[in-house]
Amino acid sequence: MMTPRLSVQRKEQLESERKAQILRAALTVFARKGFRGATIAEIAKKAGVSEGTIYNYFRNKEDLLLSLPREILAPPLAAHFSPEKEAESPQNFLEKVLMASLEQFTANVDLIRVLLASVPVMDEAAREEYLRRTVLFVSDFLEKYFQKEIARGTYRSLHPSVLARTFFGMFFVFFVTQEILLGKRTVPLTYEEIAKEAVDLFLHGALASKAN
Amino acid sequence: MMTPRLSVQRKEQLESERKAQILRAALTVFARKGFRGATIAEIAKKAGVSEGTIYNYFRNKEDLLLSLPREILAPPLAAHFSPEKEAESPQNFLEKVLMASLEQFTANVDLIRVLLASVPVMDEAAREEYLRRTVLFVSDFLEKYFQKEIARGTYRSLHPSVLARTFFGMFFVFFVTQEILLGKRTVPLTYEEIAKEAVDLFLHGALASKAN
DNA sequence: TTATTGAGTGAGCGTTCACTCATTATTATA
DNA sequence: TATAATAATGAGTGAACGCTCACTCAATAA
Repeated sequence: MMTPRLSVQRKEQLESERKAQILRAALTVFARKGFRGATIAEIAKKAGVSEGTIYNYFRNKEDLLLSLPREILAPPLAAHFSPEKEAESPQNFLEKVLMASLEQFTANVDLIRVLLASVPVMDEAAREEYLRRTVLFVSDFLEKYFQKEIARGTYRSLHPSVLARTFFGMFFVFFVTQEILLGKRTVPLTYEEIAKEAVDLFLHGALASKAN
Repeated sequence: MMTPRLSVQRKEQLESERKAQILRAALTVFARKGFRGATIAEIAKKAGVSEGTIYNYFRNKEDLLLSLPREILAPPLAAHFSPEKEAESPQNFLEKVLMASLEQFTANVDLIRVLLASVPVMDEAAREEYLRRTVLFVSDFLEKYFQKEIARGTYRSLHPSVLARTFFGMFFVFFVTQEILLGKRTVPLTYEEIAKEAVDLFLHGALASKAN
Protein backbone atom coordinates (compact mmCIF):
# COMPACT_ATOMS: atom_id res chain seq x y z
CA MET A 1 0.00 0.00 0.00
CA MET A 2 2.91 2.27 0.76
CA THR A 3 4.74 0.87 -2.20
CA PRO A 4 6.85 3.65 -3.73
CA ARG A 5 6.09 4.37 -7.35
CA LEU A 6 9.67 3.82 -8.37
CA SER A 7 9.61 0.31 -7.14
CA VAL A 8 6.54 -0.53 -9.14
CA GLN A 9 8.12 0.84 -12.26
CA ARG A 10 11.28 -1.10 -11.63
CA LYS A 11 9.26 -4.21 -11.15
CA GLU A 12 7.39 -3.71 -14.40
CA GLN A 13 10.64 -3.05 -16.15
CA LEU A 14 12.19 -6.21 -14.81
CA GLU A 15 9.08 -8.11 -15.73
CA SER A 16 9.12 -6.94 -19.33
CA GLU A 17 12.81 -7.72 -19.53
CA ARG A 18 12.05 -11.26 -18.47
CA LYS A 19 9.37 -11.48 -21.11
CA ALA A 20 11.72 -10.18 -23.77
CA GLN A 21 14.43 -12.56 -22.65
CA ILE A 22 12.07 -15.51 -22.91
CA LEU A 23 10.75 -14.35 -26.26
CA ARG A 24 14.22 -14.02 -27.73
CA ALA A 25 14.96 -17.57 -26.69
CA ALA A 26 11.65 -18.77 -28.09
CA LEU A 27 12.33 -17.06 -31.39
CA THR A 28 15.69 -18.74 -31.77
CA VAL A 29 14.35 -22.17 -31.01
CA PHE A 30 11.22 -21.73 -33.13
CA ALA A 31 13.37 -20.64 -36.05
CA ARG A 32 15.56 -23.70 -35.82
CA LYS A 33 13.00 -26.35 -34.94
CA GLY A 34 9.66 -24.93 -36.03
CA PHE A 35 6.82 -24.26 -33.66
CA ARG A 36 5.88 -27.82 -32.90
CA GLY A 37 9.44 -29.04 -33.00
CA ALA A 38 10.46 -26.59 -30.34
CA THR A 39 10.12 -27.71 -26.74
CA ILE A 40 9.40 -25.60 -23.70
CA ALA A 41 12.32 -27.23 -21.99
CA GLU A 42 14.75 -26.05 -24.65
CA ILE A 43 13.34 -22.53 -24.67
CA ALA A 44 13.57 -22.38 -20.90
CA LYS A 45 17.15 -23.56 -20.93
CA LYS A 46 18.15 -21.08 -23.61
CA ALA A 47 16.43 -18.26 -21.70
CA GLY A 48 18.14 -19.33 -18.48
CA VAL A 49 14.92 -19.86 -16.56
CA SER A 50 12.87 -22.85 -15.54
CA GLU A 51 9.94 -24.22 -17.47
CA GLY A 52 7.54 -23.05 -14.82
CA THR A 53 8.69 -19.46 -15.09
CA ILE A 54 7.67 -19.34 -18.72
CA TYR A 55 4.13 -20.08 -17.63
CA ASN A 56 4.25 -17.16 -15.24
CA TYR A 57 4.61 -14.84 -18.22
CA PHE A 58 2.79 -16.64 -21.02
CA ARG A 59 -0.43 -18.55 -20.96
CA ASN A 60 0.83 -21.37 -23.12
CA LYS A 61 3.12 -22.25 -25.99
CA GLU A 62 0.92 -20.65 -28.60
CA ASP A 63 0.84 -17.39 -26.67
CA LEU A 64 4.60 -17.42 -26.94
CA LEU A 65 4.35 -17.62 -30.72
CA LEU A 66 1.68 -14.96 -31.02
CA SER A 67 3.60 -12.56 -28.81
CA LEU A 68 6.62 -12.60 -31.10
CA PRO A 69 5.59 -10.03 -33.72
CA ARG A 70 3.90 -7.81 -31.15
CA GLU A 71 6.98 -7.56 -29.01
CA ILE A 72 9.81 -7.97 -31.45
CA LEU A 73 9.02 -6.86 -34.97
CA ALA A 74 6.45 -4.12 -34.94
CA PRO A 75 8.15 -1.08 -33.43
CA PRO A 76 11.26 -0.86 -35.63
CA LEU A 77 9.31 -1.64 -38.78
CA ALA A 78 6.71 1.03 -38.10
CA ALA A 79 9.43 3.60 -37.52
CA HIS A 80 10.77 3.16 -41.02
CA PHE A 81 7.60 3.66 -43.01
CA SER A 82 6.27 6.97 -41.92
CA PRO A 83 4.69 8.48 -45.02
CA GLU A 84 6.71 11.67 -44.98
CA LYS A 85 9.34 12.44 -47.52
CA GLU A 86 7.50 11.40 -50.65
CA ALA A 87 8.54 14.50 -52.48
CA GLU A 88 11.67 12.77 -53.69
CA SER A 89 12.20 11.28 -57.08
CA PRO A 90 10.56 7.88 -57.61
CA GLN A 91 13.97 6.33 -58.02
CA ASN A 92 15.21 7.65 -54.69
CA PHE A 93 12.04 6.96 -52.83
CA LEU A 94 11.66 3.38 -54.00
CA GLU A 95 15.29 2.59 -53.43
CA LYS A 96 14.99 3.88 -49.90
CA VAL A 97 11.85 1.91 -49.18
CA LEU A 98 13.45 -1.16 -50.61
CA MET A 99 16.66 -0.82 -48.66
CA ALA A 100 14.80 -0.05 -45.45
CA SER A 101 12.66 -3.13 -45.92
CA LEU A 102 15.62 -5.30 -46.66
CA GLU A 103 17.35 -3.98 -43.57
CA GLN A 104 14.33 -4.79 -41.44
CA PHE A 105 13.85 -8.17 -42.98
CA THR A 106 17.51 -9.04 -42.64
CA ALA A 107 17.45 -8.04 -39.00
CA ASN A 108 14.45 -10.29 -38.49
CA VAL A 109 15.32 -13.36 -40.53
CA ASP A 110 14.46 -15.69 -37.70
CA LEU A 111 11.08 -14.13 -37.19
CA ILE A 112 10.22 -14.28 -40.86
CA ARG A 113 11.30 -17.87 -40.96
CA VAL A 114 8.93 -18.64 -38.13
CA LEU A 115 6.14 -16.66 -39.73
CA LEU A 116 6.47 -18.39 -43.06
CA ALA A 117 6.38 -21.74 -41.38
CA SER A 118 3.47 -20.95 -39.11
CA VAL A 119 1.16 -18.70 -41.09
CA PRO A 120 -0.34 -21.35 -43.36
CA VAL A 121 -1.37 -23.33 -40.34
CA MET A 122 -2.56 -20.55 -38.06
CA ASP A 123 -6.14 -19.69 -37.30
CA GLU A 124 -7.80 -16.70 -38.91
CA ALA A 125 -7.29 -14.12 -36.17
CA ALA A 126 -3.65 -14.87 -35.53
CA ARG A 127 -2.85 -14.85 -39.23
CA GLU A 128 -4.61 -11.54 -39.66
CA GLU A 129 -2.57 -9.95 -36.90
CA TYR A 130 0.69 -11.35 -38.17
CA LEU A 131 0.09 -10.17 -41.69
CA ARG A 132 -1.11 -6.75 -40.70
CA ARG A 133 2.16 -6.19 -38.91
CA THR A 134 4.39 -7.39 -41.73
CA VAL A 135 3.45 -7.93 -45.35
CA LEU A 136 0.29 -5.84 -45.35
CA PHE A 137 2.02 -3.08 -43.47
CA VAL A 138 4.52 -2.55 -46.23
CA SER A 139 2.25 -3.24 -49.17
CA ASP A 140 -0.57 -1.02 -47.91
CA PHE A 141 1.93 1.73 -47.40
CA LEU A 142 3.16 1.30 -50.96
CA GLU A 143 -0.36 1.11 -52.30
CA LYS A 144 -1.25 4.49 -50.82
CA TYR A 145 1.93 5.96 -52.20
CA PHE A 146 1.25 4.70 -55.70
CA GLN A 147 -2.34 5.84 -55.56
CA LYS A 148 -1.27 9.37 -54.73
CA GLU A 149 1.50 9.44 -57.30
CA ILE A 150 -0.64 8.02 -60.06
CA ALA A 151 -3.04 10.89 -59.47
CA ARG A 152 -0.13 13.28 -59.84
CA GLY A 153 0.84 11.65 -63.11
CA THR A 154 4.14 10.22 -61.92
CA TYR A 155 3.19 6.65 -62.72
CA ARG A 156 1.05 5.10 -65.41
CA SER A 157 -2.45 4.44 -64.25
CA LEU A 158 -2.18 0.78 -63.44
CA HIS A 159 -3.99 -0.71 -60.51
CA PRO A 160 -2.25 0.63 -57.35
CA SER A 161 -2.33 -2.67 -55.54
CA VAL A 162 -0.87 -4.45 -58.54
CA LEU A 163 1.93 -1.92 -58.53
CA ALA A 164 2.41 -2.24 -54.80
CA ARG A 165 2.43 -6.00 -54.63
CA THR A 166 4.50 -6.33 -57.75
CA PHE A 167 7.14 -4.02 -56.40
CA PHE A 168 7.03 -5.64 -53.02
CA GLY A 169 7.16 -9.08 -54.57
CA MET A 170 10.21 -8.25 -56.60
CA PHE A 171 12.48 -7.85 -53.63
CA PHE A 172 10.66 -9.97 -51.11
CA VAL A 173 11.22 -13.01 -53.27
CA PHE A 174 14.88 -12.14 -53.47
CA PHE A 175 15.05 -11.95 -49.76
CA VAL A 176 13.14 -15.12 -49.08
CA THR A 177 14.94 -17.24 -51.63
CA GLN A 178 18.31 -15.90 -50.61
CA GLU A 179 18.05 -15.91 -46.83
CA ILE A 180 15.56 -18.63 -46.14
CA LEU A 181 15.12 -21.08 -48.98
CA LEU A 182 18.53 -21.34 -50.52
CA GLY A 183 21.61 -21.08 -48.43
CA LYS A 184 24.13 -19.15 -50.44
CA ARG A 185 23.46 -20.56 -53.91
CA THR A 186 22.48 -17.20 -55.22
CA VAL A 187 23.25 -14.29 -57.48
CA PRO A 188 26.67 -12.73 -56.90
CA LEU A 189 25.32 -9.25 -56.19
CA THR A 190 24.94 -7.20 -53.06
CA TYR A 191 21.52 -6.12 -51.92
CA GLU A 192 22.40 -2.56 -52.90
CA GLU A 193 23.09 -3.63 -56.46
CA ILE A 194 19.98 -5.75 -56.60
CA ALA A 195 17.90 -2.89 -55.22
CA LYS A 196 19.24 -0.52 -57.88
CA GLU A 197 18.59 -2.99 -60.68
CA ALA A 198 15.16 -3.87 -59.38
CA VAL A 199 14.05 -0.25 -59.06
CA ASP A 200 15.44 0.56 -62.47
CA LEU A 201 13.65 -2.43 -63.92
CA PHE A 202 10.44 -1.54 -62.17
CA LEU A 203 10.51 2.04 -63.40
CA HIS A 204 11.73 1.59 -66.96
CA GLY A 205 10.83 -1.96 -67.86
CA ALA A 206 12.84 -4.86 -69.19
CA LEU A 207 12.58 -4.24 -72.92
CA ALA A 208 15.59 -2.97 -74.78
CA SER A 209 13.77 -0.90 -77.36
CA LYS A 210 11.38 1.76 -76.16
CA ALA A 211 9.57 1.55 -79.47
CA ASN A 212 5.90 0.83 -79.00
CA MET B 1 7.56 -69.13 -61.39
CA MET B 2 4.71 -69.46 -63.83
CA THR B 3 3.43 -66.08 -62.68
CA PRO B 4 1.89 -64.37 -65.69
CA ARG B 5 3.33 -60.99 -66.53
CA LEU B 6 -0.06 -59.37 -66.54
CA SER B 7 -0.58 -60.20 -62.93
CA VAL B 8 2.66 -58.53 -61.90
CA GLN B 9 1.75 -55.40 -63.76
CA ARG B 10 -1.67 -55.32 -62.21
CA LYS B 11 -0.16 -55.74 -58.82
CA GLU B 12 2.26 -52.88 -59.40
CA GLN B 13 -0.55 -50.75 -60.65
CA LEU B 14 -2.64 -51.45 -57.60
CA GLU B 15 0.34 -50.77 -55.42
CA SER B 16 1.01 -47.37 -56.93
CA GLU B 17 -2.68 -46.53 -56.67
CA ARG B 18 -2.49 -47.28 -52.98
CA LYS B 19 0.54 -45.05 -52.65
CA ALA B 20 -1.21 -42.26 -54.49
CA GLN B 21 -4.29 -42.67 -52.41
CA ILE B 22 -2.29 -42.42 -49.20
CA LEU B 23 -0.31 -39.47 -50.50
CA ARG B 24 -3.42 -37.54 -51.41
CA ALA B 25 -4.74 -38.05 -47.92
CA ALA B 26 -1.40 -37.04 -46.42
CA LEU B 27 -1.31 -33.88 -48.50
CA THR B 28 -4.75 -32.82 -47.34
CA VAL B 29 -3.97 -33.39 -43.70
CA PHE B 30 -0.51 -31.83 -43.88
CA ALA B 31 -2.00 -28.77 -45.54
CA ARG B 32 -4.52 -28.30 -42.79
CA LYS B 33 -2.49 -29.25 -39.76
CA GLY B 34 1.11 -28.85 -40.80
CA PHE B 35 3.60 -31.69 -40.85
CA ARG B 36 3.95 -32.17 -37.14
CA GLY B 37 0.34 -31.39 -36.45
CA ALA B 38 -0.81 -34.13 -38.76
CA THR B 39 -1.19 -37.58 -37.26
CA ILE B 40 -0.73 -40.89 -38.96
CA ALA B 41 -4.10 -41.93 -37.57
CA GLU B 42 -5.88 -39.09 -39.33
CA ILE B 43 -4.08 -39.70 -42.61
CA ALA B 44 -4.91 -43.37 -42.42
CA LYS B 45 -8.55 -42.65 -41.73
CA LYS B 46 -8.79 -40.19 -44.59
CA ALA B 47 -7.09 -42.64 -46.94
CA GLY B 48 -9.40 -45.42 -45.80
CA VAL B 49 -6.61 -47.73 -44.69
CA SER B 50 -5.13 -48.71 -41.39
CA GLU B 51 -2.09 -47.09 -39.86
CA GLY B 52 -0.03 -50.17 -40.43
CA THR B 53 -0.71 -50.13 -44.14
CA ILE B 54 0.90 -46.73 -44.46
CA TYR B 55 4.10 -48.24 -43.16
CA ASN B 56 3.94 -50.91 -45.84
CA TYR B 57 4.34 -48.19 -48.44
CA PHE B 58 6.38 -45.53 -46.68
CA ARG B 59 9.32 -45.83 -44.36
CA ASN B 60 8.04 -43.24 -41.93
CA LYS B 61 6.16 -40.00 -41.62
CA GLU B 62 8.96 -37.95 -43.12
CA ASP B 63 9.11 -40.21 -46.15
CA LEU B 64 5.46 -39.38 -46.67
CA LEU B 65 6.32 -35.69 -46.79
CA LEU B 66 9.30 -36.12 -49.07
CA SER B 67 7.34 -38.24 -51.50
CA LEU B 68 4.78 -35.52 -52.09
CA PRO B 69 6.56 -33.40 -54.69
CA ARG B 70 8.06 -36.42 -56.39
CA GLU B 71 4.73 -38.09 -56.91
CA ILE B 72 2.33 -35.22 -57.14
CA LEU B 73 3.88 -32.03 -58.42
CA ALA B 74 6.76 -32.80 -60.68
CA PRO B 75 5.30 -34.32 -63.85
CA PRO B 76 2.69 -31.70 -64.77
CA LEU B 77 5.04 -28.84 -63.97
CA ALA B 78 7.82 -30.23 -66.11
CA ALA B 79 5.43 -30.69 -69.01
CA HIS B 80 4.64 -27.00 -69.13
CA PHE B 81 8.12 -25.58 -69.25
CA SER B 82 9.74 -27.28 -72.15
CA PRO B 83 11.96 -24.61 -73.71
CA GLU B 84 10.44 -24.75 -77.15
CA LYS B 85 8.36 -22.00 -78.55
CA GLU B 86 10.49 -19.05 -77.53
CA ALA B 87 10.20 -17.47 -80.92
CA GLU B 88 7.08 -15.61 -79.82
CA SER B 89 6.92 -12.02 -78.75
CA PRO B 90 8.13 -11.32 -75.22
CA GLN B 91 4.63 -10.27 -74.27
CA ASN B 92 3.08 -13.52 -75.45
CA PHE B 93 5.80 -15.71 -74.10
CA LEU B 94 5.86 -14.20 -70.62
CA GLU B 95 2.11 -14.16 -70.35
CA LYS B 96 2.02 -17.82 -71.26
CA VAL B 97 4.70 -18.74 -68.76
CA LEU B 98 2.94 -16.75 -66.13
CA MET B 99 -0.47 -18.22 -66.77
CA ALA B 100 0.94 -21.73 -66.93
CA SER B 101 2.68 -21.21 -63.62
CA LEU B 102 -0.41 -19.78 -62.00
CA GLU B 103 -2.40 -22.71 -63.27
CA GLN B 104 0.09 -25.15 -61.82
CA PHE B 105 0.33 -23.32 -58.54
CA THR B 106 -3.42 -23.02 -58.22
CA ALA B 107 -3.83 -26.71 -58.87
CA ASN B 108 -1.28 -27.39 -56.15
CA VAL B 109 -2.21 -24.92 -53.44
CA ASP B 110 -2.13 -27.55 -50.75
CA LEU B 111 1.28 -28.75 -51.75
CA ILE B 112 2.72 -25.25 -51.81
CA ARG B 113 1.19 -24.58 -48.45
CA VAL B 114 2.95 -27.63 -47.09
CA LEU B 115 6.20 -26.70 -48.77
CA LEU B 116 6.19 -23.18 -47.44
CA ALA B 117 5.52 -24.43 -43.96
CA SER B 118 8.13 -27.19 -44.08
CA VAL B 119 11.01 -25.80 -46.08
CA PRO B 120 12.46 -23.52 -43.42
CA VAL B 121 12.70 -26.43 -41.07
CA MET B 122 13.89 -29.14 -43.43
CA ASP B 123 17.38 -30.50 -43.62
CA GLU B 124 19.69 -29.49 -46.43
CA ALA B 125 19.11 -32.40 -48.80
CA ALA B 126 15.34 -32.42 -48.57
CA ARG B 127 15.16 -28.68 -49.06
CA GLU B 128 17.42 -28.90 -52.08
CA GLU B 129 15.20 -31.51 -53.70
CA TYR B 130 12.03 -29.59 -52.97
CA LEU B 131 13.35 -26.37 -54.35
CA ARG B 132 14.83 -27.93 -57.43
CA ARG B 133 11.41 -29.24 -58.33
CA THR B 134 9.54 -26.02 -57.75
CA VAL B 135 10.99 -22.53 -57.42
CA LEU B 136 14.35 -23.26 -58.99
CA PHE B 137 12.73 -25.17 -61.80
CA VAL B 138 10.79 -22.14 -62.96
CA SER B 139 13.39 -19.51 -62.21
CA ASP B 140 16.26 -21.41 -63.83
CA PHE B 141 14.10 -21.86 -66.88
CA LEU B 142 13.41 -18.14 -66.98
CA GLU B 143 17.04 -17.31 -66.38
CA LYS B 144 18.12 -19.28 -69.44
CA TYR B 145 15.43 -17.65 -71.50
CA PHE B 146 16.48 -14.15 -70.48
CA GLN B 147 20.12 -14.94 -71.03
CA LYS B 148 19.43 -16.01 -74.59
CA GLU B 149 17.14 -13.11 -75.34
CA ILE B 150 19.47 -10.54 -73.86
CA ALA B 151 22.10 -11.78 -76.26
CA ARG B 152 19.64 -11.27 -79.11
CA GLY B 153 18.97 -7.73 -77.95
CA THR B 154 15.38 -8.27 -76.92
CA TYR B 155 15.96 -7.20 -73.35
CA ARG B 156 18.25 -4.67 -71.75
CA SER B 157 21.41 -6.24 -70.46
CA LEU B 158 20.52 -6.59 -66.82
CA HIS B 159 21.62 -9.56 -64.81
CA PRO B 160 19.61 -12.57 -66.11
CA SER B 161 18.95 -13.98 -62.66
CA VAL B 162 17.74 -10.62 -61.42
CA LEU B 163 15.35 -10.52 -64.35
CA ALA B 164 14.24 -14.08 -63.75
CA ARG B 165 13.68 -13.80 -60.04
CA THR B 166 12.11 -10.40 -60.33
CA PHE B 167 9.63 -11.64 -62.86
CA PHE B 168 9.00 -14.80 -60.92
CA GLY B 169 8.64 -12.83 -57.71
CA MET B 170 6.07 -10.51 -59.20
CA PHE B 171 3.48 -13.18 -59.66
CA PHE B 172 4.57 -15.65 -57.05
CA VAL B 173 3.96 -13.09 -54.36
CA PHE B 174 0.54 -12.44 -55.80
CA PHE B 175 -0.24 -16.06 -55.68
CA VAL B 176 1.07 -16.68 -52.19
CA THR B 177 -0.56 -13.65 -50.62
CA GLN B 178 -3.83 -14.31 -52.37
CA GLU B 179 -4.20 -18.03 -51.97
CA ILE B 180 -2.28 -18.79 -48.86
CA LEU B 181 -1.71 -15.81 -46.63
CA LEU B 182 -4.85 -13.78 -47.05
CA GLY B 183 -8.13 -15.46 -47.61
CA LYS B 184 -10.02 -13.32 -50.06
CA ARG B 185 -9.03 -9.84 -48.88
CA THR B 186 -7.38 -9.06 -52.15
CA VAL B 187 -7.38 -7.11 -55.37
CA PRO B 188 -10.60 -7.40 -57.37
CA LEU B 189 -8.92 -8.67 -60.52
CA THR B 190 -8.74 -12.02 -62.20
CA TYR B 191 -5.43 -13.74 -62.61
CA GLU B 192 -5.64 -13.05 -66.34
CA GLU B 193 -5.92 -9.34 -65.74
CA ILE B 194 -3.15 -9.39 -63.18
CA ALA B 195 -0.96 -11.36 -65.54
CA LYS B 196 -1.47 -8.87 -68.33
CA GLU B 197 -0.76 -5.90 -66.07
CA ALA B 198 2.27 -7.56 -64.55
CA VAL B 199 3.80 -8.47 -67.89
CA ASP B 200 3.09 -5.01 -69.24
CA LEU B 201 4.65 -3.50 -66.16
CA PHE B 202 7.64 -5.78 -66.38
CA LEU B 203 8.26 -4.97 -70.01
CA HIS B 204 7.57 -1.25 -70.10
CA GLY B 205 8.08 -0.05 -66.55
CA ALA B 206 5.92 1.86 -64.15
CA LEU B 207 6.84 5.41 -65.07
CA ALA B 208 4.36 7.52 -66.97
CA SER B 209 6.80 9.57 -68.98
CA LYS B 210 9.34 7.79 -71.10
CA ALA B 211 11.58 10.82 -70.97
CA ASN B 212 14.99 10.02 -69.59
C1' DT C 1 -8.95 -79.46 -51.72
C1' DT C 2 -5.09 -77.91 -49.29
C1' DA C 3 -1.01 -74.99 -48.71
C1' DT C 4 1.21 -70.68 -49.20
C1' DT C 5 1.62 -66.03 -49.42
C1' DG C 6 1.71 -61.30 -48.13
C1' DA C 7 -1.15 -57.24 -47.81
C1' DG C 8 -3.82 -55.48 -44.22
C1' DT C 9 -4.85 -54.68 -39.39
C1' DG C 10 -4.94 -52.23 -34.90
C1' DA C 11 -3.85 -52.88 -30.00
C1' DG C 12 -0.05 -51.74 -27.50
C1' DC C 13 4.71 -50.04 -26.48
C1' DG C 14 7.81 -46.53 -25.51
C1' DT C 15 8.71 -41.97 -25.71
C1' DT C 16 8.02 -37.17 -25.86
C1' DC C 17 6.22 -33.08 -24.13
C1' DA C 18 3.04 -29.30 -22.57
C1' DC C 19 1.53 -28.03 -18.49
C1' DT C 20 0.75 -28.20 -13.06
C1' DC C 21 1.69 -27.48 -8.37
C1' DA C 22 3.86 -28.24 -3.97
C1' DT C 23 8.05 -26.57 -2.42
C1' DT C 24 11.82 -23.35 -2.10
C1' DA C 25 14.10 -18.85 -2.79
C1' DT C 26 13.83 -13.97 -3.04
C1' DT C 27 12.26 -9.58 -2.09
C1' DA C 28 9.46 -6.11 0.30
C1' DT C 29 7.50 -4.44 4.52
C1' DA C 30 6.84 -3.88 9.57
C1' DT D 1 15.19 -9.30 12.34
C1' DA D 2 10.59 -11.32 11.57
C1' DT D 3 6.89 -11.78 8.54
C1' DA D 4 4.33 -11.48 4.54
C1' DA D 5 4.12 -11.49 -0.42
C1' DT D 6 5.72 -12.70 -4.63
C1' DA D 7 8.50 -15.16 -7.92
C1' DA D 8 11.01 -19.22 -9.42
C1' DT D 9 11.67 -24.00 -9.57
C1' DG D 10 11.56 -28.69 -11.61
C1' DA D 11 9.80 -33.30 -10.59
C1' DG D 12 5.61 -35.23 -11.70
C1' DT D 13 1.37 -36.20 -14.63
C1' DG D 14 -1.40 -37.49 -18.19
C1' DA D 15 -2.30 -37.30 -22.85
C1' DA D 16 -0.80 -37.81 -27.51
C1' DC D 17 1.45 -40.06 -31.05
C1' DG D 18 4.89 -42.51 -34.11
C1' DC D 19 5.82 -46.90 -35.00
C1' DT D 20 5.91 -52.17 -34.29
C1' DC D 21 4.49 -56.78 -34.69
C1' DA D 22 1.74 -60.79 -33.93
C1' DC D 23 -2.16 -62.08 -36.14
C1' DT D 24 -5.99 -62.48 -39.92
C1' DC D 25 -7.72 -63.86 -44.17
C1' DA D 26 -8.66 -63.42 -49.09
C1' DA D 27 -6.34 -64.55 -53.22
C1' DT D 28 -3.38 -67.54 -55.54
C1' DA D 29 -0.59 -71.83 -56.32
C1' DA D 30 0.09 -76.64 -55.84
